[in-house]
Amino acid sequence: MTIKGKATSLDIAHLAGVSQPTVSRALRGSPMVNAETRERILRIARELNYKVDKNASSLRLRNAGTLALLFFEDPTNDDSLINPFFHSMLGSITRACALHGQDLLVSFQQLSTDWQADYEDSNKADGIILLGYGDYHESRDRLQRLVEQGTHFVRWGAALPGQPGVSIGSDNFQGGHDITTHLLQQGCRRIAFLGHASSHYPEFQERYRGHVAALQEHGLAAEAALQHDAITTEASGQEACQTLLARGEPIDAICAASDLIAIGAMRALREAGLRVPQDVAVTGFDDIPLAASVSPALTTVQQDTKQAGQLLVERLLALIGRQAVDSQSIPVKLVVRESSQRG
Amino acid sequence: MTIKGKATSLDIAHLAGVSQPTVSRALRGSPMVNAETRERILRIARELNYKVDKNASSLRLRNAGTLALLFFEDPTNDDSLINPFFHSMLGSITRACALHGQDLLVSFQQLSTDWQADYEDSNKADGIILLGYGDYHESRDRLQRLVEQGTHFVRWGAALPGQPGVSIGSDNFQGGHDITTHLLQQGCRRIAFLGHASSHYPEFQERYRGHVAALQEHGLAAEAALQHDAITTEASGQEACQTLLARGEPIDAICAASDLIAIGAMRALREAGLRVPQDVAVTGFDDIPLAASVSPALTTVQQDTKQAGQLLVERLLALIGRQAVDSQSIPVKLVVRESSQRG
DNA sequence: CTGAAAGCGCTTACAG
DNA sequence: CTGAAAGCGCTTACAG
Repeated sequence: MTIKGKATSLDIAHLAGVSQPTVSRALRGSPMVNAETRERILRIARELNYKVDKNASSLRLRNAGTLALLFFEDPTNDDSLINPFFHSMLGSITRACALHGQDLLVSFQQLSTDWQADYEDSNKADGIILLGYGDYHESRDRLQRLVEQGTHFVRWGAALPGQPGVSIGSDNFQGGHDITTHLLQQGCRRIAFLGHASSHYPEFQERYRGHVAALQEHGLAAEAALQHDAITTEASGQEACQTLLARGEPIDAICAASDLIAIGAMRALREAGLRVPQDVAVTGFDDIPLAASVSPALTTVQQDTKQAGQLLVERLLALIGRQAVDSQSIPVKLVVRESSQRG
Repeated sequence: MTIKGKATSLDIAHLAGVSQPTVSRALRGSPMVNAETRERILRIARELNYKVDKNASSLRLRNAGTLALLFFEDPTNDDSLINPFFHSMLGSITRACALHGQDLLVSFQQLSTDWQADYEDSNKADGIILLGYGDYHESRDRLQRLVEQGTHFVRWGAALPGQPGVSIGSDNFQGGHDITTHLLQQGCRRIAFLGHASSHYPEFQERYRGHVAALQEHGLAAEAALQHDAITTEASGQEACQTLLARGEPIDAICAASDLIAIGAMRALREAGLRVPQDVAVTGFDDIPLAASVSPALTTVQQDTKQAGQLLVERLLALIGRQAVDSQSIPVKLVVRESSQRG
């Protein structure tokens, strides 16, 4: 009680009349400690509000009980808000960490600069979760380097064969397929796809491939003129849609690669005096909270962020535990709302 | 290179032909190391991808270079999303931490359970940032305990006299005052206030006090029938508005204590066949991203999250550095959009 | 300018 | 069941 500063296990040892290692054993629940002694030690520890020094114990155990979340943004993204989808991922990752008794270090990165991925090198974290879309080609080398360095990491994103490391991602192909099929069932035939469709953005590319597959199943061919690049921001979606309309290409639906793109596109349609869904049906991807609030409410593909967070954390912990771990894709769910429902 | 596992400062010492302390001095930029020796050491460290072990150095320095963000939610809140306002705070806090070379531990808490505030006790963090609204009376005792334990912490929220610890918050009184004045200038006279107005929710209470002050300046008295409790969710705002309408109280404006409440209220108004702003003007508070996207766009009070994050981090670091630190309130800005503009 | 020594607080073989 | 000893990797007075 009269100890200055924080109590240590040695302080407790003195008060309990035992050696310091015995205190350590008692606190860690070792079975080879006399029950009475243990009780006495635990009581004193509680009275002193003693907490094991994590620096000392991590140093000794070579294990931090901490994971790091590296969130990186595309530098082409405007400074505004982060994709709300990732907020929901952050929430589920935090909860999954708590469930597994892990603490979570969070860091926002710029893709442009070198990733500050040395949390593990400095033993501050046992592994890293990578979150954020960007140019995949740019990040691939870095991922490769992480693998070579033996860094433990999992990333959120398309799980494609031959990728460096472990990826957890939604079944983007299925999502693109299902939502396009839905549009076709609504009678749409001139469906524009807004979003990058190159290997630089594998998630979007997979959604586009699913889109094309669905078209083909209905005997339709994908037209290059109906695909227009966009990144995941409202501004980009709005601009892409304006360009599309300016080209005069006749369309009856927009299949956007993300909800933010879709919402930007709806704004452009409104400005052009077109009604959603009567003149043009619109769909998104992600099911961010905004999707349900927007008017008309947005039909979209829901990603299972809860399962995603759990899988990311569990696989990372398995990796840290030296188990073999595979990439995995997570099923998605079509959510039909007003923006796609025609007569 | 042929060293198994991670390189240590001792490995570098061997390779550089110096003692381990010299390596430590060189890496920390001590001026009393020969320039050539320093260069050699730094080169070798780089080649080995050496990173100082933070557990060892924190243990020795008694300083973790890490802050913890405790985010707590009101248990009465539905499981849905977190108040988007806090996402923006999270972003600015993360950036401020990076700026000050601090790592950030993030943890979501339930108000109901005991705060897991022992990051500092375990020396994992040097101080704590508390973020989240809840019943202030419930948290007050816990804050008091933190102060008694000598925990370094700052909290986001109303900065009121006599509070335990340091608080950084918006000037809620001014915000409530300004937005009400704006409504009055638009000709509104029957203004309902949606949000708690008790000392259990000091931020809302301050907004309400500002609201009342503005009314009085215009020779109007606050009417109890025009205030209705609500917490910061759309659902709560919608319900509060429905109740209000059901009571048949004539109103020409709703001054909501937060954007989410306002958005819920707008939904209730729409369902009741009332037009915003023609029949009822609506205002919010926070300026979350949704506020600008919603239709009609929401007039609101913008909180300066960027400055807030900076202040929270800077004051906490000052506190850790044993400086005297005061609470502070941050100016807010009225943002006029469509939802309040009458003819 | 540099090295030998001590110590941060813990955990775990190793003896008893 | 318990203690004495060693060591995790670093930083910093203390000598030189």
